[in-house]
Amino acid sequence: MSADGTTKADAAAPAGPDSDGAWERTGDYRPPLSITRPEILRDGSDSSFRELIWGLLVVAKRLQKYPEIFGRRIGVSSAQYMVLIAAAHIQGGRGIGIRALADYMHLPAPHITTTVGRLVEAGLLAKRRNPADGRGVLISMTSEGDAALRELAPFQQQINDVLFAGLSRREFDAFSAMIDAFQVNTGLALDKAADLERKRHTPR
Amino acid sequence: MSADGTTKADAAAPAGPDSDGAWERTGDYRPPLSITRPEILRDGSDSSFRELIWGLLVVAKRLQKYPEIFGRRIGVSSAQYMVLIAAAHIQGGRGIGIRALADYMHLPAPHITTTVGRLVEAGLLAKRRNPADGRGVLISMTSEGDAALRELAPFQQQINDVLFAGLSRREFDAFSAMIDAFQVNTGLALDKAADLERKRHTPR
DNA sequence: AATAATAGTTACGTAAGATAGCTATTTAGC
DNA sequence: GCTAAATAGCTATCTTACGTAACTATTATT
Repeated sequence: MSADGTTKADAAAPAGPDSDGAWERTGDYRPPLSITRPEILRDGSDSSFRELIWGLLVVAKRLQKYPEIFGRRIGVSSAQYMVLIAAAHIQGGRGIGIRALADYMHLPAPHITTTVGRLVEAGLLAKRRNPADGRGVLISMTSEGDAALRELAPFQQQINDVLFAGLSRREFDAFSAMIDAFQVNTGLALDKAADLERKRHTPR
Repeated sequence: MSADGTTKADAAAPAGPDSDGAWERTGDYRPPLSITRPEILRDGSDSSFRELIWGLLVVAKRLQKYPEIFGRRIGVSSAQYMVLIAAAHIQGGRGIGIRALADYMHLPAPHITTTVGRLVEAGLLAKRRNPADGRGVLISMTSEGDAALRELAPFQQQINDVLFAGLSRREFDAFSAMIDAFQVNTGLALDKAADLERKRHTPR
């Protein structure tokens, strides 16, 4: 492709006056509505919905930086950190299998295999054959892994304390309840999307 | 690495009895606390906090599937879809520059360049040199891009309606307010993290 | 004993997103 | 008016996440 500018410029909205400076919206191009529920629309506009979604996406992207930050502190990648703490919390007394870890994390099993492999190499996780089932393995923390989490804790606490600064217990509970409910809805909406896609691709 | 099982198995917690089946936690390994605020802790446990974070991460990962789903419907990737609707909403009357788009989306500018390039190739966006500043370009929707969004809208509306099913206007507003506040806190916590990392790496 | 199901692994492909270094244009200083 | 600095954008490259397909080894089923 050429970088010589001036591609076809058949914009849907007519070009306004050529004032420079800030890009304030001057009511020009309007995409179609993205939602129809009357409880959400205001004066026929979905802007409050879009702003909420945008905020959620910003929060979502930021949240996914924390594992990266915490992981870097102990010398592992974001995904490795997530697997490490997931294993730490559900390993129980004898360890946890790859499949169970994968289900818990909503990630494909091959990911867990390779990521656990790297954590074992790094000495933070231990892996042994499951004595009760020769097909399976049991993943568990090593003392090195435990030491890494303990070294990380003060750093993590300072950050998490900021993350929830100014929240009363009641507000925290309300927030938790809303996220729980929203988690259900995100699942239902994904199911709906899958339904609609299936119907589209198999119309007969 | 070898897949012959039985690596070093010096787990921090002693291995429990070898009962098979479900992996219920039997109070064995306990990672350190991840937060210290008394409003959040319950009986000295951070489990409610961790559960909220886990729920948020689940929601976050799911939310990032929607752009993928909507994009697939009109034949573009997840990132391309995001750039497309961002441009649609902030292009104004004459178009928007790469840098402004990048700032709005909290993404590095080179990404926008390449992604916009593909959308221009696909005919959904138009790109022309900014007549008021020869360094810059102006990105705007094409009629094809507009048609794609209009074709997408009914599908998207059905899904988004499910996403917010059962929510009253009041609840929607409360949710929005909470996310707004939390967005601020996630930013502050990231700043805090950057501070702490800086101090660690330049202790003098 | 033969077959199916399950746990895990390996290999491969796509795509997001970050960084470094570069060119072209505009603005600021002298 | 000329030089230096700032700005807009582009290209190239790298890391990593994450998904799929195909395979082996073990256990469960009939």
